[in-house]
Amino acid sequence: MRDSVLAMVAEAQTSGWTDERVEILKKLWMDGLSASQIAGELGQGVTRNAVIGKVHRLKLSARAKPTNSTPRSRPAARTAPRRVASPSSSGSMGGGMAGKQRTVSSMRTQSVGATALAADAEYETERYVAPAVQEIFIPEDKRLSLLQLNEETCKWPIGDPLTKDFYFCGQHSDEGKPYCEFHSRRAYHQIDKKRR
DNA sequence: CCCTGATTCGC
DNA sequence: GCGAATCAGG
Repeated sequence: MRDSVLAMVAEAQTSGWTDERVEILKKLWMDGLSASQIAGELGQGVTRNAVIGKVHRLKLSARAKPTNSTPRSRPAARTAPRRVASPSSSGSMGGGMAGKQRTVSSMRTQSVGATALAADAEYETERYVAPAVQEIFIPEDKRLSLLQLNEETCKWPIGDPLTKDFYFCGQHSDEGKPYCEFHSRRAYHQIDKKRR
């Protein structure tokens, strides 16, 4: 009997959300920190998904919703078997899925580094910044006009469309991708959202 | 590619 | 209740 008690005590903090942790979670979440940041703050054993899951269970998803009733697109009840408990020897892997295991460390690394930056009690008018995109030089013989674009050319616009200096990158782009590797990253990724 | 939160469902 | 896997959007 003694053993069971010891076991309970020892295992009490394995993966349980204590009141303390929940409080931290609430505070940070309400403070505007992202799930990954909160996860990194809580500890190595907590993942981003864990945080999000807990947040939802606590009925906390509304962080900044003053008087806005946004129903959030509800994809309805999607019944797609994402994971089967019984392997049942299915030899075919499907081909479409690229088997890739994501490492937790990658997320953790960047999460820990960026802490405490939720201070945004100021409203700054977003101003259109000049497209500082010309970090790459395209030789004239490589420049393409609109009509010269095809499935394999980078469609990143360069210059002012109203000027004759306007042209498209035109470098080779991978199949299915609208931009070349260089511009592909600039399309999205982390657009500096910190200024001033 | 990176990131974000949202959702589902086996455990 | 928990959270990994997955989805969907930027």
